[in-house]
Amino acid sequence: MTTISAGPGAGAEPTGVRHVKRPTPLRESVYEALTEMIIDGTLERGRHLVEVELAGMLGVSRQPVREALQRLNNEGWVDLRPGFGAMVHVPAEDEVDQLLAARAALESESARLAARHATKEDVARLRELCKIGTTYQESGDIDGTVRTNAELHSLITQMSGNRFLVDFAAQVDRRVRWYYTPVAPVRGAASWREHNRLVKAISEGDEDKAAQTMREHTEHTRKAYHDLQSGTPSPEPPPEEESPRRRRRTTN
Amino acid sequence: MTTISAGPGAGAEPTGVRHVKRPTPLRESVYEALTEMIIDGTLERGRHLVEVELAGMLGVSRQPVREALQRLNNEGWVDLRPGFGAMVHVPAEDEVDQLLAARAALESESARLAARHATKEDVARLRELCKIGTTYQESGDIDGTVRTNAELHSLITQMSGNRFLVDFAAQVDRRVRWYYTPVAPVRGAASWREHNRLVKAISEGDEDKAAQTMREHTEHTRKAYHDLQSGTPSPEPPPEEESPRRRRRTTN
DNA sequence: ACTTGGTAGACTGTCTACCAAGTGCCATGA
DNA sequence: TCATGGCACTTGGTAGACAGTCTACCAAGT
Repeated sequence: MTTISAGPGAGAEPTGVRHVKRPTPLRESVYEALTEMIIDGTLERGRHLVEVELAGMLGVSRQPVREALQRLNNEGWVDLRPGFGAMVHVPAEDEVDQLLAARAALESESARLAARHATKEDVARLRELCKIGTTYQESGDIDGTVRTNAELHSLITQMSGNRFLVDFAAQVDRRVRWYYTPVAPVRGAASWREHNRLVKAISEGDEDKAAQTMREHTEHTRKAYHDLQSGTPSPEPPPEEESPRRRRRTTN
Repeated sequence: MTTISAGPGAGAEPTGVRHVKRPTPLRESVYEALTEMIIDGTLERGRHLVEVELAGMLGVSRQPVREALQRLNNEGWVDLRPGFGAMVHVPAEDEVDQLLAARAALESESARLAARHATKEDVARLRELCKIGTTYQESGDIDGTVRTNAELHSLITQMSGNRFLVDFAAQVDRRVRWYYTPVAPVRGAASWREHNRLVKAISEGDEDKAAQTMREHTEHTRKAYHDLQSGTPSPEPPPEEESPRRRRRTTN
């Protein structure tokens, strides 16, 4: 997230300058709460969000809610219509494609830099995450799988040491996590085999291979999503934005 | 001093939905005003921004200022410290490097997609910008050069057709424009020769070449910045980063 | 001289109340 | 059936208040 490490001076202290517990602003908590509610489907796509309603729901006043909504708007989670309110964003047809294309660029570069800077501990942690993810995947725990997937990607970007890549990729990944859940079971095992190859490339410090593997990995994900949506004759008719109340979210 | 004017957006809207006279929210105008003031140095790096002060300065109330400041914080223009306020961000030593590395990834991919989707009109506009930029550069108009440079890069990302790349690259480019100005005169002519090669690759639809050229271009910029900072004893007296322990604040 | 403790001022974070203007919806009427 | 007018709702923005916190400064103690 936003880093406060000032120290423009020559000698920034890399060793633990651990700041003690700083009380989080309410708007931050509201922001977190809302994204979580959007991701887990509590706030369905297209739903009209009213400030006072959310404020009451969360036990705060309008102000923090407004500020959180504006941030959500800036990051594309909701669409703010002046004078009417916020609607939970409804992803466009090609949006996932674009999102994953952006992710490919960001994370491929991250993987390259991660391979360049990887430490022993990093690699160990990567291997651990791969193992955990594979276990989740085999046991059919979709939620755990998606979460671990996000953690793995997040760690790799952090290993790049580039705060901009970290920030952007974090935003993208969070969005992907939102859209991606229905795809996860389809990708399944293949995804984690690719993760393993990726980690191997990073551990060997092979930058090109890491970047390439990450790009292919994301590309496969993109294709999987595409196939799922067009290819599979799923009995699901295109969501005609009708009666969002009809049925509850299927569990996937 | 500076007053918010509901001024005409400098943004060119090529074609499409023309929203009839949508009065821009104040927070938006405030945001624009503040970024501009940060870029042109009216608000110096490290300066403490006080909400009521800015509010008075811009002729609005605290709320729009707060909202603008929070957005500026999210995008890295200022650092918001809880309970204290906002300080204009002071770029760290390695920050420009990281910024340009991120730009390389984003714009290289954009250039690839731009080459894929380029239309005749796009290419014509690109050529025009190259010409304008070169003219500015030769006439020594730094500000115009930097602005045209930004426009060219912006157009290329827009040609990618990927809204995420557009968004991220826009953020990065604006930051680059902030840091970059002192570098512009050094890069000079070489930069625009590279632009020409880049446009050529795009016009030929050569994706790989476009991506590669863009990457090298950004890389050269990065190197130029680096050299300028370490090698050349620039006539710029370093802001010294003197600790404010002694004196509170200069007059103003 | 150096640390400790206290004090005062400044600023943010949040809440409340209020008003103007814009938006969507619905009933009315042709 | 379809346009019109009106109404309720929601945001955008303003003002004021208050607690908590951060900073600087000063005084007393060691």
